Amino acid sequence: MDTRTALLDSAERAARQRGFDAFSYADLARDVGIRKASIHYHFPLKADLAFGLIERYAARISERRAEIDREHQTAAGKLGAFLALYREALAEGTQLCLCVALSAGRDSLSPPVLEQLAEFHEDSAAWLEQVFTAAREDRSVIGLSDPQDEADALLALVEGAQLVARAAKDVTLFDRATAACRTRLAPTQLN
Amino acid sequence: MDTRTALLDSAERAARQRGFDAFSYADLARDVGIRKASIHYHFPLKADLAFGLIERYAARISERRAEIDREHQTAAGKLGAFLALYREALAEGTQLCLCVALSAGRDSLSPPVLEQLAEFHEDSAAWLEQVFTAAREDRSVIGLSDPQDEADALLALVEGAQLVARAAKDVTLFDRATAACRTRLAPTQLN
DNA sequence: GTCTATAGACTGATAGAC
DNA sequence: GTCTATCAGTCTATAGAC
Repeated sequence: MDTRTALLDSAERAARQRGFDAFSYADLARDVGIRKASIHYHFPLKADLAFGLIERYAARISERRAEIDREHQTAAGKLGAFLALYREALAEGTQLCLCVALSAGRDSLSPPVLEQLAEFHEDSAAWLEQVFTAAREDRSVIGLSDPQDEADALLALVEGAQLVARAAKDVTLFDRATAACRTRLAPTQLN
Repeated sequence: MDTRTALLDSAERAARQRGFDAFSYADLARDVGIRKASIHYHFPLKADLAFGLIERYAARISERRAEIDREHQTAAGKLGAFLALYREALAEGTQLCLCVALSAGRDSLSPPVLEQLAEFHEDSAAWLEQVFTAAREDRSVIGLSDPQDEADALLALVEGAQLVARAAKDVTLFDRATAACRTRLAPTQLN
């Protein structure tokens, strides 16, 4: 595999497990099997690494959302898949999604990275709002309120659920925290 | 004021704004107006400082919950006050509550601190579960599902809402994320 | 592209005077 | 209790050989 990709993979794992500031080039070097000075060839500054991380992540998730749109017709189906995406990112309760991980330690991030992070967040919220708006039509979600409020609430819920589940090292906390939400989705559209 | 208290105040502010690992004894010393070596007299290890922080915080919040129980009779009133507590902790979108802040960087915390943090979280969940159970009787909250699920969901929601609101430096995101939740509370009991 | 070697800054923590 | 002085360890980042 490409060294750059190996570095991104290792850095993403570390950032999601322990935080972006909690791993060093020394950790990365050990993990990938090169010397730490060599990392600077691929990512001169650690800020470049952060940017590479969020850039790749945003592209990946954007693709996943398109996939969900293709595979699910109803709003309930899409929301179920969205929840599954965040649940899946938790692994066995050891990792946050990159977005939550970077948001948590945002004080040390460079402006371009913060910008990308904000943009990613807005994209997620906009997509969800659109899904909730569609839910008004297809009636696949019960108890609907304002689509924008619903979108912000669901995003906060999954991010918070990841946080508490990892804190307790217990994935089932994520499931309990999202249980009431899932019962609002029309049962035939859960997958 | 007591030096120890001044140190705890400064450390709490820093931890909630930037994370526990993102401030140093040097920062604290500058802020409080003593030399950094002197801090070690009050908190020999930084782990001792973390413990002092969470200990004081747990006691404070426990007292606040008792206050809420005294001042509000209905479940809806208590939940509204609970939401206000987390909203208030956000300040102007610059600070997380200490619980979220420490949870986010939990990898560097000592076992005793992790234990206290877990205990605090369980206490919060237990209190909420009790309130949601009471809501079944007084019917002040609409659309109730399982009390434990509701408790876990609300805790995840407020923690996630804090995270996204601070990330965007926009307190109103917290309000939007919790709007749908607030409409479930009987309107006469909002305060 | 990867290496050795090193710079320069900062970290938490300690010893010992006052 | 607070100070000065210092330690050993870490961090990101750079210079320059191969």
